[in-house]
Amino acid sequence: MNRAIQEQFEARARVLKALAHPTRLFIVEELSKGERCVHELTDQIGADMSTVSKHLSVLKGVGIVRDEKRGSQVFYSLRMGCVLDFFDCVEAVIRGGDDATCKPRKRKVQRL
Amino acid sequence: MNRAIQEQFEARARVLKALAHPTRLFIVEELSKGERCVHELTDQIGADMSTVSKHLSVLKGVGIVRDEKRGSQVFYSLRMGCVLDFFDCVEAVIRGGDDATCKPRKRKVQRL
DNA sequence: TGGCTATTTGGTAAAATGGCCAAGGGTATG
DNA sequence: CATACCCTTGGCCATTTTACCAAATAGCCA
Repeated sequence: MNRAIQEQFEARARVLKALAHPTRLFIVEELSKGERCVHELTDQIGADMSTVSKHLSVLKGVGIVRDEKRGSQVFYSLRMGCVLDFFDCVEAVIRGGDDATCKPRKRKVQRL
Repeated sequence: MNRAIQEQFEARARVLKALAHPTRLFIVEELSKGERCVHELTDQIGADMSTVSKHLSVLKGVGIVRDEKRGSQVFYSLRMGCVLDFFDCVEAVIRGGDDATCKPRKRKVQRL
């Protein structure tokens, strides 16, 4: 496998890896409803705030979320809403249905 | 976070985690062109066959691929082609473009 | 300034992951 | 039957990931 191709798959894997954690998936879903500060997310998740902060930094690292500091709080929002489209397919995989059970949700392309 | 919800995000994470590896992404892309036996994939990947076999077993474990033994060979094929849809969005994330740069590919829902 | 809230960063221990080698079980072939 | 091939599994080690605590940083307000 040639080097450039290899690098491309590694880049893809980095993005998927960033999503491949229950807490981070929860964060993505939550942010799809609107921006949230670290404190709010921490309350819902019930882990240490430092843990949540690190999860957010992983998502930010690959460009899935964006942060904005306002006052003493940092608000996170979804930058790539397209990742939400994964969920229908993922659910279909979980159900073990065939490919046809994966109906893409109607997505309005929205600037977040 | 309630227990059932928690479990749902864990299930989703298991599927994404199965995809979150360069070699496994390569396998998925390769299988999208048609079934392949372990030997063929091993040649292309250039790793030990046992390593490739384990990657295939991870993909099979979550239901993304299917295996079929014929003679002394085992042929793997893509069971959930919908995962291919992820790639456009993932590429958009890599490019760092905004959401709109993620154009869903025209996908024909095909029974594999 | 001092104290309080909000968040990130560093350290560390436990668990999970990934890769290779070796061994084992089928299957074809001579 | 013996041998060669195809594939999977188990063992082992190195690396990565994750979570918590503690400490550091930054903004707010009295």
